[in-house]
Amino acid sequence: MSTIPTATISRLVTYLRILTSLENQGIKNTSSEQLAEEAQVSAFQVRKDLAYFGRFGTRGAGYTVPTLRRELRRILGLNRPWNVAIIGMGRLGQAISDYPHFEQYDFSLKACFDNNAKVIGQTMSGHQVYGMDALPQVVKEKGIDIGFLTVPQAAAQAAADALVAAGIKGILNFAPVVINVPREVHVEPVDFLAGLKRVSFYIINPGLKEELA
Amino acid sequence: MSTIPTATISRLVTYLRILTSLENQGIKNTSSEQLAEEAQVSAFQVRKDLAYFGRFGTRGAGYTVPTLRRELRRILGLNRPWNVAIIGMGRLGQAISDYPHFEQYDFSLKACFDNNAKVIGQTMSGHQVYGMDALPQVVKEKGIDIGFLTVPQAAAQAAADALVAAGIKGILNFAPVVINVPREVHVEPVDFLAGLKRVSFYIINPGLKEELA
DNA sequence: GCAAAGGTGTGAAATTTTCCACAATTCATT
DNA sequence: AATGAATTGTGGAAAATTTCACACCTTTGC
Ligand SMILES: NC(=O)c1ccc[n+]([C@@H]2O[C@H](COP(=O)([O-])OP(=O)(O)OC[C@H]3O[C@@H](n4cnc5c(N)ncnc54)[C@H](O)[C@@H]3O)[C@@H](O)[C@H]2O)c1
Ligand SMILES: NC(=O)c1ccc[n+]([C@@H]2O[C@H](COP(=O)([O-])OP(=O)(O)OC[C@H]3O[C@@H](n4cnc5c(N)ncnc54)[C@H](O)[C@@H]3O)[C@@H](O)[C@H]2O)c1
Repeated sequence: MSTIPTATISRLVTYLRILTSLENQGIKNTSSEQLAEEAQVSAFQVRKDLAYFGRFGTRGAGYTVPTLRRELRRILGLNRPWNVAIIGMGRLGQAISDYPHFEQYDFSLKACFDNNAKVIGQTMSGHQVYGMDALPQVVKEKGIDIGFLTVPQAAAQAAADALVAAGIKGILNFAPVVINVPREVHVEPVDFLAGLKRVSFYIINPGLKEELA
Repeated sequence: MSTIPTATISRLVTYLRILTSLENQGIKNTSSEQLAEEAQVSAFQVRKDLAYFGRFGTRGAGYTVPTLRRELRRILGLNRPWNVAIIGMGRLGQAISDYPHFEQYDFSLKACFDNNAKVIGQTMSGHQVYGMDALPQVVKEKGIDIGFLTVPQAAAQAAADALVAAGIKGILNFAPVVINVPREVHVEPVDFLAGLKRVSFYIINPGLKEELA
């Protein structure tokens, strides 16, 4: 249990999504084989990924969809409420604040921040926009855990510093830049420009595509 | 040279971004040490990543910023024009079509598609919206290489199939689902909900954070 | 022109991650 | 109750990736 591959965590998220879809279809049982096929990995991989956290199936029988789903939610910490805030209410920040699927799990958008006087105080998608100076207090009062960083690249590090100082625990970084934070804060990049460039590379290097059964 | 780690490609994108920033600051020379620090990896890693593709530095002296930048652009295929299309002109599709930084490299948005009669024929951010039935012809006529998939999860596989049938070479998949495409088409997921769930996991498991010098 | 300092490129070791074979267990059928 | 088919959990092999040490080159200072 000392160390778990990052890729395993990404795959657990995928398995959970598949289980949710199976549950919505009323399917009660599944197998590593079925999960593997839908997640496009090997069945060995599915079982190994789960084995990092315990035993969730029955030999010979497979997995029970609701049970495994509940376990994965617990493992990923999705069985508890998370309060999030958006920093940077430009185009992307607004699009995200409008996005309904948040509450699917227990994420709730609790506050929006910007440093532009023109938007501070306005209401966007039902949320009042705070100035950056209110960040420490609002984060504390509303118990905000996670920040969505949707400011321009040039402002990203400063805004991240402010989030860290306010005591935030995790950051979803949409800005195309590597930000520097203390060890105890977890940053997940969500970088579509980087993805676009990787697509470019793999198109001109078709030989380097990973194999798949 | 037979196989290059996926992570290496992601890091090359980061190095390129750093080099661009250094060039904008008028800095002419750099080192694996400096790139490593800004990219938050080890200097060994930087040199090994570059070594997959050739020798770009001078021993004892380091790297010349414009030279290495040019080489990385070439390696990543960013020294040529790419034509892209957006499939799904909802909130996210519109936000992206508005985004100016595309043309920074040679990506140009050539067409937008949707299957909703209410938006087909409209102009959004200066682009006419086509129906999905026009996809094969438009992709061919405009030489579209890459598709941004911004349709709802439930429509993602069908839309991806249509893109593949039209002869697209790469897909940036913004929908929170694993899509199935033939080997020769490269898909990059851009999945902020997955990122959010990973943040959740790492917040409740602070011991599992990767080390860094 | 020599020595010292700085810094790349790379083969090999170490580590991490994936792959696999198979023992163990369950379920269905007779 | 016994047999056969199905499917998990896991130790260890294999493969992939990262880390490292160091030979080798360049520049600077004296
Ligand atoms: N628009 C897109 O489609 C898109 C897609 C992916 C990623 N991104 C990235 O997301 C980020 C935001 O993009 P955008 O298009 O929404 O930009 P935008 O310019 O529309 O919005 C940025 C917002 O951040 C605010 N801001 C600037 N500095 C700030 C600071 N120091 N503190 C707080 N707020 C600050 C601005 O007032 C503005 O409201 C950029 O880094 C961009 O690269 C954008
Ligand atoms: N809105 C966000 O902030 C956000 C952020 C990240 C990811 N996403 C993901 O991006 C996708 C789109 O999100 P959105 O919020 O823009 O949704 P949306 O409902 O606003 O837009 C979806 C668009 O796709 C079109 N569409 C539906 N089926 C189609 C089909 N078969 N072919 C072509 N077009 C079709 C619809 O007409 C609509 O215009 C979703 O998968 C969502 O999960 C959204």
